[in-house]
Amino acid sequence: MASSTEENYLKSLFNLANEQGEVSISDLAQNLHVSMPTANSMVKNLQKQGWVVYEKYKPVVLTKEGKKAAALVIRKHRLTEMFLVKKMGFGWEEVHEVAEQIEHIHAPKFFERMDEMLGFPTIDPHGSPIPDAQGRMQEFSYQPLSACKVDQEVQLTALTNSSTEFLEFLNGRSLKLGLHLKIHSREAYDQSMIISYENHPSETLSEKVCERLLVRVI
Amino acid sequence: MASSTEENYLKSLFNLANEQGEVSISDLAQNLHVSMPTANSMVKNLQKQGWVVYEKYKPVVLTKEGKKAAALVIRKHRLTEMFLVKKMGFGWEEVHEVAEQIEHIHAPKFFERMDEMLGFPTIDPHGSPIPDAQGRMQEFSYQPLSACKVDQEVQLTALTNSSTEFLEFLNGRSLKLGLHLKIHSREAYDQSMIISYENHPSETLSEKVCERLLVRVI
DNA sequence: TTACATACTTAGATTATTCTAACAAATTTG
DNA sequence: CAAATTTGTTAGAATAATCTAAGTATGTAA
Repeated sequence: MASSTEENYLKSLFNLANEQGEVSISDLAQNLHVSMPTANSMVKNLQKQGWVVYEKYKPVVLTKEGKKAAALVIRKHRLTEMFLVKKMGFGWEEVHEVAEQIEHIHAPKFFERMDEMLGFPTIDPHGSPIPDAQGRMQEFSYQPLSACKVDQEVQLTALTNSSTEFLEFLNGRSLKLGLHLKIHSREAYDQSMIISYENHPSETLSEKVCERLLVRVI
Repeated sequence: MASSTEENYLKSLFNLANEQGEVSISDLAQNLHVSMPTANSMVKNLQKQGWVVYEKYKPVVLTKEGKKAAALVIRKHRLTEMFLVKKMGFGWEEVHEVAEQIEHIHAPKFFERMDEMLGFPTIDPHGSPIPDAQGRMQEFSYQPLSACKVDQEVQLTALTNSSTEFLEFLNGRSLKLGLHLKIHSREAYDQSMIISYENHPSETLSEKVCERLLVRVI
């Protein structure tokens, strides 16, 4: 069974591979805030346990078992986030730190009960998919708001970043998942966009923000 | 801030002191399933941090700060047990292992919300008191069933042991907290007792069991 | 294609938590 | 009280996870 530390490495490898394709030792080290030698030796350890394949100076690749183990940790994290929001009254900006800890609890029934109580959710409070109990994660094909055209109407469905700061920024503008957004214009100079939704007739969003908002065209 | 390991030592010291008065290194080692040298060196470490006072060959004594820290861990443990039983449908025999893990989570709001959702409970599912947010734990004066007299009527209010095996034994006889028990007789030879309650007109309980059932005379 | 920068590895050390072996103090018992 | 037993300590080592320093491989760029 993976230690909490090993689970964190597996999770990072899984997420980085999804975001970027190949994962280098330095990507991994940066992502986990550890030094490269630390990441290097942990990768060797993960390889001994059959969770990754690794050759010197090559990218780190998760094995099938490694992917499943990682997905099951991510499942626990996202179920926990959903539970905290839906059943315990947390805001979506408050759940990450707690879930980072609870994801390492070894108690199948605890997470099964969360799952049941939540009605077997498929996405977490930030729109990210929750892997199933077999570690299978469905792919959604959302596009960033930044890739949309002026005059399109879209629905906000997920985020690529769930940092507290970003979520508080969104809270400040009452931006929530499910909202219908209308794109009014895009500034050619800095790629900022002016959109409207609900009681907000005109909000300007920077490119940085638009890249982090994932939408589905209606 | 105490590590999970340190928290476990504090908790053991607190519980052992309540049960037995003085706590020796070997008591502590036995309780935590570690060797005496391990307990010895951890006690020195706890002393350096101001949680215990210790002199060679003398009993280990928690300081005021140590007691508070321990009580707050126990608070997290017992709130969690109550939450699992009352809000997540766990049986009282299933909660200990999960709570042993969750008690080490650092997330004040998580436990505050549990407390609120439970209506600020003062006892856990096994009748043990839940320390308050300042680490104060009220003392109840229950007596073991084994100390009661024949023909007395008592109410089952707590347990001195919450092992899965004992709880399953109680489940098998529908023994729950709050039940009114009538004591019919005591066998002089082995101190076993015959009692009745609810739909159970006659149950024989061994001395071992009677010592673990805490009751209040009605 | 040599040279530089970046990425990676190795070596060696540190901290937390644990162990066993060996010895010492304290307590119990004949 | 002396011997035996129990309890506790010290010393030394192991493992997991981390670091810094120093050297090596890879890839880019002049």
